[in-house]
Amino acid sequence: MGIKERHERERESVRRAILDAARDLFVREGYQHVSIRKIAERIEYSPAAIYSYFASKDDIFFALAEDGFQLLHGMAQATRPPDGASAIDTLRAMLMSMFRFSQRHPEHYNLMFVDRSVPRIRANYERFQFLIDMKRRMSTTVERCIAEGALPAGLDGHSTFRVLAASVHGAAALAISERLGPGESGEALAHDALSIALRGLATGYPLTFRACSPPDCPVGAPAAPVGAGTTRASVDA
Amino acid sequence: MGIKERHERERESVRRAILDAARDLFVREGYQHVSIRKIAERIEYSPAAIYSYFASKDDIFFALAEDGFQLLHGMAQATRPPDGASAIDTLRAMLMSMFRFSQRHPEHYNLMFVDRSVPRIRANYERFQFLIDMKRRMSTTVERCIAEGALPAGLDGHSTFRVLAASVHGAAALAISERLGPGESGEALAHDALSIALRGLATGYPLTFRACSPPDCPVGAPAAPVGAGTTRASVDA
DNA sequence: TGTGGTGGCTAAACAGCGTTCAGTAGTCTA
DNA sequence: TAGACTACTGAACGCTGTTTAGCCACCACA
Repeated sequence: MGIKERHERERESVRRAILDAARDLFVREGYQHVSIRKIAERIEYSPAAIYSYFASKDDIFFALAEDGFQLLHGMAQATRPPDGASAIDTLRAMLMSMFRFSQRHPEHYNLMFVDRSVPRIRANYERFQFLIDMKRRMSTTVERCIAEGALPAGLDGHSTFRVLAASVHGAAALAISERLGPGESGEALAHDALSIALRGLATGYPLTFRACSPPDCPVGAPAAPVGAGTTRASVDA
Repeated sequence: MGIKERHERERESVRRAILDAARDLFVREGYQHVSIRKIAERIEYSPAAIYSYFASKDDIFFALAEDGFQLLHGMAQATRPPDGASAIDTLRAMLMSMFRFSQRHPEHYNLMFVDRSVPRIRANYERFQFLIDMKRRMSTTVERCIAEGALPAGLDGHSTFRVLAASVHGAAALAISERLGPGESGEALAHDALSIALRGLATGYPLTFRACSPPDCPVGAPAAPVGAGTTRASVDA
C-alpha cells in the first residue's frame, strides 16, 4: 500500500514549502517582521494549517537553525584548502568561511550566534550533534598548527579556537547588525582581526580563557579564571 | 509665574518615571517582551498617556540608548588610569571598561551595538554628538601608544581602535547572548582576545581595514578594500 | 457500493501588541 | 465667569501568535 507513503511525501513537501517560504521571508524582511500569516499566505494555506506541521514559530526557527548549521558545516567542508595546505591556512579558511557565512546568511547567523530572544539552542542540543564534529575538527586544526610550528606549543586547541572565533565573531556581528559605517568593510575588519590575533598567538601569549569541552561542560568542569585583567600589569595583561 | 516651571517639572518627572520603568522592565524581561501597556501599568497611567511623552516605543529606546551611551561615557571616564599611566594601559582600560559595561548593562549594550531590530542610531546621530568625543579620545590614545613606542608607527588611530574594539565586542556579544558554555568566562575571553590583538599589532601588522571618519563618512569617503584574504597567502594574509 | 473513521484543512475567535483618536476633566488666563 | 489649553482616558483599529470547532475529502472495510 503506497497510500501512506504518498501521504508522508505530501506532508514532507508541505513542510519543506513552509520552511522555504519562512527562510525566504526571514532573509528578505528579517525575522520579527515575518508573521505566520505571511508564511501561510505565501504557501496558500491558512495560518492554522502551519500549526499541524510546527508547534510554534520558534519551532520553525529551530528547524531553520538546524538547516543553518548544516549550511555552515557544508561551507566549512567546501572551503577545505587543497591537499597539502598548511594547517594555519586551513584554520584561516575555516574562520573566514564562518565570517562569509555570516554575511551570506545573516538571518541564520543571527539566530545561531547573536539573537538573545530566541529560545536556547542548547535546549535542543541533541538535534545539533554534528556541531560537535565541527568543533573537534577546528580544535584538531589548531593542534596541527602547533605541530607544524605555526603556533607555539602549550595552547589548548579548543580554547584557542574560541578566542580566534570570538574576534571574527565581533566583526561579523558588527557587520550584520549594520554597525559599520558606510564604506567600512566587514570583511577587511574580520580579516585584520584574525591576522592580528594569529600573530599575537604566535608570540607565545598564554591564554587565561578555558573553553569547556563539547558538547557541554560536565558539571564538575574546571571553572574559568574570573576577574583577570583588572590588577594585571601593562601591555600583556 | 512659577506655574509653567511647576508644569515642566511635573512633565519631566513623569517622563523619568516612564524611562525608569522601561529600563527596569527591559533589563528584567528583555526588550521584546515589554509592552507599552506593561510600562503604563507600572507607572499607573493609561498606555495612551505615554504617547504624549514619547512618539513611539522606538523613541523610548532612543532615550534609553542616549542614557546608555552617557553611562558608557561615564564608565570610560571613571576607569581612566592614574596620572602617568602608559597609553597602552589607558587603551586597555578603555576597552575592558567597554566589555564590563556590556556585562553590567546587557540590555543597553544589546540595544547600542547588537540588536538588529532597533531603528538605526545613525538616523538620530545629532543626539549622540558626545560619541564623537569618545571616539576621538580613543583614537588619540592609540596615537599616544605609537608615540610611546608600544605600538608601531604607521597605524591609523581610528581604524586600529575599531579592530581592537571588534575583538572585544566579539567576546561581549557572545557573553550577553549566552552563547558561552557554563563555566566559560566572558571576561577571560575578552581579556585574551584584547591581549592577543595588542601583541599582534605590536608585531607591525599593516591594517587593511579603513575606518570612516566620525561622525559619518562623507559621501566621497575612500572605500575599504573588499575581498581581501581569499587570494592572499598563508599566515599573515 | 455504501459506511464509518481518520486526518488535513479552514474560519473564526482569543488574548495581546503598538498606536490613534474623540472626548473629558481640571487648571490657568483674561 | 467664559474660554482656552493641557493631561489624560476609554475605546477602537489593525496587527500578532495561537487555539478551537467543525467541515470535507479520502481511505479501509463490510
